[in-house]
Amino acid sequence: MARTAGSHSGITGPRVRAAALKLFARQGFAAVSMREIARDVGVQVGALYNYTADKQSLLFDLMHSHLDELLTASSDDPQSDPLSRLQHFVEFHVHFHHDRPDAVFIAYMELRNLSAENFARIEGLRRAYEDRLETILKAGVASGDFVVPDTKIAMRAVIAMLTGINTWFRPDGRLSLDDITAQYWQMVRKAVSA
Amino acid sequence: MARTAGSHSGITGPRVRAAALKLFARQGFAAVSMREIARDVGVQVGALYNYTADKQSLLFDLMHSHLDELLTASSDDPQSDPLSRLQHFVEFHVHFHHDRPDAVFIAYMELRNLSAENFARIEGLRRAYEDRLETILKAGVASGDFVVPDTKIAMRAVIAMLTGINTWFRPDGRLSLDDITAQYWQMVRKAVSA
DNA sequence: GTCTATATAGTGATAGAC
DNA sequence: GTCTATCACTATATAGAC
Repeated sequence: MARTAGSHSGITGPRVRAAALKLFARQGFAAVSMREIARDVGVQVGALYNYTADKQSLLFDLMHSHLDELLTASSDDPQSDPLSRLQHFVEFHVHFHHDRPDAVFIAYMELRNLSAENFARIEGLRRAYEDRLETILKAGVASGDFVVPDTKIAMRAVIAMLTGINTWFRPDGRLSLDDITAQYWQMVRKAVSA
Repeated sequence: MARTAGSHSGITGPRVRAAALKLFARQGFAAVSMREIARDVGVQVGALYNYTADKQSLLFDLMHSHLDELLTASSDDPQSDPLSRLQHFVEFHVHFHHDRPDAVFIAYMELRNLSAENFARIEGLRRAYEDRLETILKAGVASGDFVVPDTKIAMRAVIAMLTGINTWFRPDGRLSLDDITAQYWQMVRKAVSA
């Protein structure tokens, strides 16, 4: 099992992505240099270009795989009643976002560092996710379970409210994530009810 | 009214701040160079340092005056009933933030580019604003008008929901700001009611 | 696959002339 | 108050050795 000269590991690629994720989230895309990522991984800067065409592709890949994962992980059962579907969405959203704060942060904050084409792809994926919530809200309005004048507005309000948890939640805080999720669910439920 | 040699205008200071506000919001603090700000103002880079000690002070000043203005502009009448006070807060918040999207964006996105000391000052001002909303919620809980298990959680949910409007609102969109404000107010009202 | 070395350009900030 | 010139660094990305 021969190795080429400088190959010290078969997992440099994932480590590059992990380092970039951490550093972009902590300092912002523009404030992180390729040298800094290389130092974090433990290689020289030239080696990074075996794993990414350039710095912006690295950012795009991180955002893209985050949103891919979000769409894959989220589920909805159109046969259930709208209230149960909405509760499931709320609980899923909070926990999924809680589990990957760095990716969430980057996906919201670094959109302007994408090229126009990459931006359009990311926005398309985000819209697909948001559509799932709006579909639930529409079903609830149709069935009479929910009362909202505009499902798109309500969808945005709910998403912003839930995602905002990531900006202040601390695991050693006063309330557990489950307590917080329960309170948010009650607020969402009341906000869209009659 | 003599002028010193290169003085072409008495309002360079405000123009530096306006250019920095616009560029920081559009590209991010780290991605904007002092040369770029100077070009936007129409001076050479050296001249900027007559108006700011360094780049970070410029950012801090923008955030600080934004939050100062926010605290000055917001008002609350403790004699009114909690529901009216909450409605007033919601309408004020939405309109104030709508009117200055660049400053709002910077105040949320560029916190990590502040020194520890500057960060603490900005966070203190933000907390003071948030306390005003929490005070209203507490009054409503005490009077029985509102039912929320935790006023701090509810406060954060309301702030995130309202501030989120800035991320998607477009003046040429489907709904007017007043329509949107009315819908958000109904959702907030229901979310904190019994 | 990783290294070193380098090309080319840009960075924040300052000094001193006017 | 603004200019020009400059210092000392840092940036992304690539070439070619191993």
